[in-house]
Amino acid sequence: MKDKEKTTIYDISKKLNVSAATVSRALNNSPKISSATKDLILKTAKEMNYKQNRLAQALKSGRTNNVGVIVPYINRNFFSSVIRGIEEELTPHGYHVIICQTHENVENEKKQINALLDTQIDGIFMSVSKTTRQTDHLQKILDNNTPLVFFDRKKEMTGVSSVTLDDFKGGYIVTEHLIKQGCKKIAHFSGDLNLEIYTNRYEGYKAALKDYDITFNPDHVIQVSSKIEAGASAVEELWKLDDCPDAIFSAGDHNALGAIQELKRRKIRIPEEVCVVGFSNEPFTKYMELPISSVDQTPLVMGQIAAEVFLEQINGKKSRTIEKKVVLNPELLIRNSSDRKKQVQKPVAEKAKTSGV
Amino acid sequence: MKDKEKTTIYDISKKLNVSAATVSRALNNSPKISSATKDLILKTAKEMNYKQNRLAQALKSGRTNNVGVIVPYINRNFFSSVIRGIEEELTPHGYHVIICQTHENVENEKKQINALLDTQIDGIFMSVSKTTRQTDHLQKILDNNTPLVFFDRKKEMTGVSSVTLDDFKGGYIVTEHLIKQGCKKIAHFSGDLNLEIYTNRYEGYKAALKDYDITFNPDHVIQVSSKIEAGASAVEELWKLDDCPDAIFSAGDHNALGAIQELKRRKIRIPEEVCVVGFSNEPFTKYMELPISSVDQTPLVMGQIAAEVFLEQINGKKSRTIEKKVVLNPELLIRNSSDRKKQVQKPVAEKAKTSGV
DNA sequence: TAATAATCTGTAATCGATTGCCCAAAAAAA
DNA sequence: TTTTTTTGGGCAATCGATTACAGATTATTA
Repeated sequence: MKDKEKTTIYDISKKLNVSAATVSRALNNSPKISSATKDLILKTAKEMNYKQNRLAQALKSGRTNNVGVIVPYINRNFFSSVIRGIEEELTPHGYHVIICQTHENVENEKKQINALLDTQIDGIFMSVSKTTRQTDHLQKILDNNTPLVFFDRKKEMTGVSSVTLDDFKGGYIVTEHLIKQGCKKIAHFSGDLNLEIYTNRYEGYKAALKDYDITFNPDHVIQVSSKIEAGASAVEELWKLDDCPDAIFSAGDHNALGAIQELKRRKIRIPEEVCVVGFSNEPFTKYMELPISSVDQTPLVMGQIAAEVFLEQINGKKSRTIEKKVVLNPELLIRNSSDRKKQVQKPVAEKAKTSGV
Repeated sequence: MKDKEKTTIYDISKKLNVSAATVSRALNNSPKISSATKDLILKTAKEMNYKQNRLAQALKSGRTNNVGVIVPYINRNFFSSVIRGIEEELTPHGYHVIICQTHENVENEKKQINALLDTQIDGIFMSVSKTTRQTDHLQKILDNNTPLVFFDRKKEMTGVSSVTLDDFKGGYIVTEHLIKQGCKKIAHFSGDLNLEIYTNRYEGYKAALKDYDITFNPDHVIQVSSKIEAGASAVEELWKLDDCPDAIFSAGDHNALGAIQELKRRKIRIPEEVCVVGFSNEPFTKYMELPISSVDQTPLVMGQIAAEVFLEQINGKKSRTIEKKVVLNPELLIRNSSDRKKQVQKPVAEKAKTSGV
């Protein structure tokens, strides 16, 4: 077992007195090789513990069978779940996934893209960072003839497929749910409006208010970072107003958590006085003593579909650029933080909606 | 920008009427090339938008600049943080990280290893799965002359470096802490004892009991899976005993959470009647209404050190096998779930011990 | 039996970059 | 001026696998 030297097709060809071409063909199960020699070669290859050199193959074919995934953070349940979805779908096809994080910083995003492009990746999946405005660096990917698929956070670019959530609908159903709980003064914590996902959630919220004839109050909309503390201070701010909200729809779970902590500190009862709903269905929302309602984004499915879209693109006619926009359905998980009706009953064991853990 | 064809050193050599060798040398800043031609070539390369082909390079050098990381799950804060640590350390050295998950299944582990080995990785970082007993498949990595570094969960193998936590100490300090809170009947939820980390935590627990003259009660030790529910049912089981515990040291945070939920359901006050401490410092432990004490494993540092160990190994004498065992210090974060003294005061803002989020 | 078709297998170029070895030309020394 | 040394750069092999094209057998058909 101490054979440092890997066996190559040449070693096999020498041993069997055939040409390397024959060996290569046999290993690739070419119909041009008689089954007799094929068997012999396969057998010898196994004996000699032959492993094909993917590099040589890649060099010849121009394909590496590696794809890159670029996300803001890897240790966010949502993103790691999407990645898992991509992997599950792509691994059976022989692909490996290289993961990069931007930490929400465009400069990192550029670096990562360059690094991936020169490692000769076969495709890139990405969720753009908050600070991404220009798309020049993204265009470079396309100029390089590398397929690009956006998921969740996208930019408008021709020729790029995307898999996203219907965030408008997400915002709408949350708001509608809150209205049906009897809430009339619904505040909204929005994320960075540079990102479509947040503008869409915001628009959904406004649309629902309008449909139910509730006056939109701009004072009740606060733009927050995705930190827990930001949720708490947003509550402080809101409760300085003459007209305090009776519900909070937060575009992120962490803010919702911070808000709840602050509300509790102020002895405000949830959901009796104020209902709270988050977004993303991060695992902790379910674990809390007061479980937090949230919108599930089916990250696993999002990843799988992104992978499928990529495969289609790879296998399709190379000449034509087909772009495909898949929009997934959000699912509102109503938990105690916003469920006034259920309060009397003992909480029912929730059906596991695994998007992680 | 629509040049499908990537420019190669040959393109440059043709344009400048020099040989490809010269171009290659110039690009690699070889001293054999005059600075005049070097400048010219560099300039032309930039103009022609030359990108070196990593595959060709890799084929020639036998190195891919890719490393693999194998973990049970990617969407566990602990693991994703370790990965982040590895990346941060390795990216500046030009490496890319390929991530694989085993879902705690040896068979997947074997597949992933094979896949990585035949993509010609330069090294493998791994945390073995619960179900890994034999080490044959791991030995294959070494036979393949690929550096292997264990982190957190390791197997005893000669020639393999590892970066782990001092789990014995972790178990000890938790137990000691509980004893100092006045607890005398400390239960222990252990993980799969096939893994060293859990036996070590267990041993640390027993050692502390012994040092403080507390009789070890085997009935108070329960082996649980890492699910939340497992923590709850363990409590049920323990509270059937005549002699109920007054503290729980859980080897995992999820079980600790489950235990707390069940204790609350039984109206048992925490920490007054029962203290609870978890292990891993998962983000949610800090967020809970009743924050859970836990042991931080400094995953980011663990990843960085693992990467350093790898780099040393790569750059060292290839002939000698040096194995290095780094053991990190656990840090107990005392929170309300086990802090009887602090109960009267207002909780002090905790210093951010970022291991994620 | 001869001609044609079908079936295997080999030759050599190719994918880009690297590098040991050799050879000019220029500079330095004699 | 001649010899030696230095400097700068080219040639060609190499990393391993793939594949178009050609050539050699064997089988089939006329």
